[in-house]
Amino acid sequence: MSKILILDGNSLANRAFYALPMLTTKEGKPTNVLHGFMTMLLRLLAEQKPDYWIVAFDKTKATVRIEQFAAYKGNRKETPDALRPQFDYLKEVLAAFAVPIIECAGYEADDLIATVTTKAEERDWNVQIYTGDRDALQLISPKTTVYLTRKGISEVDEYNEEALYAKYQLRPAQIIDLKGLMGDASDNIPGIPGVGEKTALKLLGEYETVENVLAHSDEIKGKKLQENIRTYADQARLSKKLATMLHEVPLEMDLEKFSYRRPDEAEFATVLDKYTLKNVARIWHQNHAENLDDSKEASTENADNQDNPETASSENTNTNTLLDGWPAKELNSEEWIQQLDNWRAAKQPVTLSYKITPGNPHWSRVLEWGIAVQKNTYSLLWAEADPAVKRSFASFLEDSEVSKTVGDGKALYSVLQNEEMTLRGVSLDLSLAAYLINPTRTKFDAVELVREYVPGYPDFSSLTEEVSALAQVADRYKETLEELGLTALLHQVEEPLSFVLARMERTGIGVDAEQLKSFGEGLTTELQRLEQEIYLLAGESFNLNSPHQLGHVLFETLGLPPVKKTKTGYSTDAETLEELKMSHPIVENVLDYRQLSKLMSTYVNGLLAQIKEGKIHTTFQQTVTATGRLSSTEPNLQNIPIRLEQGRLLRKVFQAPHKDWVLLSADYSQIELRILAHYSKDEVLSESFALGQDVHTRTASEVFGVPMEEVTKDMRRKAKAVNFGLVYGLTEFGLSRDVGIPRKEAKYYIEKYFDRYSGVKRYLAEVVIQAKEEGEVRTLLNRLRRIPELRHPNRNQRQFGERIAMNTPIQGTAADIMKLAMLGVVQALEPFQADVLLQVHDELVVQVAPEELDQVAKIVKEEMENAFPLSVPLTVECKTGRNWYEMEPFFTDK
DNA sequence: TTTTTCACG
DNA sequence: ACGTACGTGAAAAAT
Repeated sequence: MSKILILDGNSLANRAFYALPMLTTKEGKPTNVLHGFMTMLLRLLAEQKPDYWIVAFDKTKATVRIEQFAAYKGNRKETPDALRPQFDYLKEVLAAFAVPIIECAGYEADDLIATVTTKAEERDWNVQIYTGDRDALQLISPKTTVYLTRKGISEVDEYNEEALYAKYQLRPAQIIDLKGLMGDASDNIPGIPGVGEKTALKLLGEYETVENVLAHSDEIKGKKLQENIRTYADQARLSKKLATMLHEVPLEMDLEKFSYRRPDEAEFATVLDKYTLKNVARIWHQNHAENLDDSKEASTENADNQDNPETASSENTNTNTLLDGWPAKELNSEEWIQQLDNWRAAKQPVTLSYKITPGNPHWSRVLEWGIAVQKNTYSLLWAEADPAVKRSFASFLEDSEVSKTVGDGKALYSVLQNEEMTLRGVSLDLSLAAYLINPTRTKFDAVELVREYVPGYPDFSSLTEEVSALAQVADRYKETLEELGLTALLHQVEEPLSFVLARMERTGIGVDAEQLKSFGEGLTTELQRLEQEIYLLAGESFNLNSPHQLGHVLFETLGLPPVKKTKTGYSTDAETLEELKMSHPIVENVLDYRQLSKLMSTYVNGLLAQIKEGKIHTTFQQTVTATGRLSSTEPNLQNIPIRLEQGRLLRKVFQAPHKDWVLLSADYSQIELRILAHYSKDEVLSESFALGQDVHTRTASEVFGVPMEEVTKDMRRKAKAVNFGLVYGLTEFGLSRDVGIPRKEAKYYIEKYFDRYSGVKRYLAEVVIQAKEEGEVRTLLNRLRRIPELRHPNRNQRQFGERIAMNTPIQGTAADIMKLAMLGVVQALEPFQADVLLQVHDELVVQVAPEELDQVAKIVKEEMENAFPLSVPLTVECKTGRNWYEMEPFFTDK
């Protein structure tokens, strides 16, 4: 059976353009699309060895569809200047490479692709379509597979009928129904208002087609939804039609012209040179180096290309990225015990996976273990396992001599604590590895971890398949970590910290439920009073919690002047309301109501729901933030009120979980500005810290040109705002808004600041330049964050990238230092009656037996201050009290 | 699910 | 002319 590859030229070129950095020839011609497209093309050639191939392009004339619907693609953006000429360059390169292209005035690439697919299927060929456009999924059939690009173009997801069904529960023909219902903003296909992907899939799951959904609109639940479906029925039918690819483009095409031909070397070399596509040339030559010297290729190939005609591609040096199937062995109880003993004796490295009861791992139980050892896998059903096997397995897990690769060590350790077991010897935590490699990724489940290195959707039908896949990608993670210089950070900081965090979570923090309830009762009374007052002043009652309804009352009924708009209507946030305070007495009441209702819903009710046996156990997320900070969820204990007194009172309910122990809080003073001083080596800023001055007062003194004794409160307030802004990537707008001063004045302060702190100015400029060159920034511990925004065609995005470049090394280094400090503190406190309970970015909360407070405070302070020496001193302030509200300064003597 | 708002460092 | 300070998580409404 012959194989044809169909590439969507426009879609892939667009993807390549936005995915890759701006590359140019020495004359300045943009070439990033050429690089991206040709690299992909050569890879497909080597891996797929097509018999036929074709690249389809749109022709820029009016298309047939515009006649159907005037707005179609109406809001599509103008092609960027750097992209437009590359289409012609690309066609030139393709011609030199003997790759056939098709285009047809009045039709889109989509329609050409559909037409070629139909003809190829008639000949019983195998069809592979490569595009970034999900519309193409409608072409899937037993003979046709669609490959969608994923983040950039270097990786694709394979969709056949099964994969499509697994992901969307749709048949290929239903893709157009999906578009008909949900529309497509990028093509200005309207669909039905209020129907997004979720709703559309639900409807199609029940009614199969657009027509059938419309016919049964009276059965559909949801008043608004039903109404919209009726109102926009015609629009849905039209949208479906627009999404349908045309299979009958009136174009003579002889499929034989699409056959693969080896290019003329000289012609190809000339054009590669013309556009300085060195990398493409290198790949070409590498793939076509004589196969004499590649002796390392010995993979268990299961591809079905026996009847491949002679193609130009020889065996390439790529390693096979497909997963090997490792056998799953069955063991009885005796064999398990024996096997576990053997592995321990041989110190055999293993990969572990597990299935647990659903929900928060804090309370979950283990259902099954999956273990991979030396290309074999084993499954252990935990509930029905023999007690002797369980004991043996527990010893195996806690044997630190046995190296373990795991998907998520913290969650595993958490669950194990429910089983009275522990975990030692974790030598690779794949989630943490993946996080360090890309701290902005969001998914860390096994499928996603494997997918990083295995194209397509790995589909694990058993735990043993999952664990074998994890084991097989582990080495790839190690290589990448090495390449990026992240190995030490992983093994010396993140992995050990994960166990510290798991223990903190398990210890929990004490919360007095009764006190919290009575606090809530007080709030309820006050909230009811405010609510009545507001309705009286408004002359009507409404849902005060609805920004929409509140906006209506304030700006329509009462006629207050609108200040700011959101994309859906009037803005009613605190900043807006502050400005309106003078206009109407209702505004102040609304502000008070907002503040109290926040306390009531998020804190009183939210926390009450989380109390278990007098304690709250948060989850610290270690793979969430882009900068390396931790985050805290279910509940978030890193945003307990403190700034306003009414909220701060809430802290009274937090106490040491251990009876009669007290809380100790230790927080870094100005850690981010100290890091800025360290990085910038600025003389004034460094001196300020070396002398132990109040840094905001010193800044005010410099900016306003007065001695420190003459700095007023207002000057200090403004200088403090400048210092805050610096860390975020100072802007005039931000400073003026925060301090409530005109832009002009903000600009003046910034200029003055940079006059006096020229080292800071130089550093911030340099960090941006370097970030632009390298596309990434690093922290002091080498933590990495890539900043693709710096190369984004949109200027706002680029400026956002610049602020990230200024902020991340600072915020991230602060996070690094705190993590090191936590490891030091926990280790140093081992002999004491004390536990670390919480981390709030620059603060640690510890519980301690009162008689050991002196010693413990001293240790915590010293460990934190000396966690990582900077060119300026780090200082830590300790406070102590019976709860998190009544904290009094605590001085340790040296 | 998305939007708005607001709590923290 | 536009849309801006950096990093988070949760609740409620509207869809």
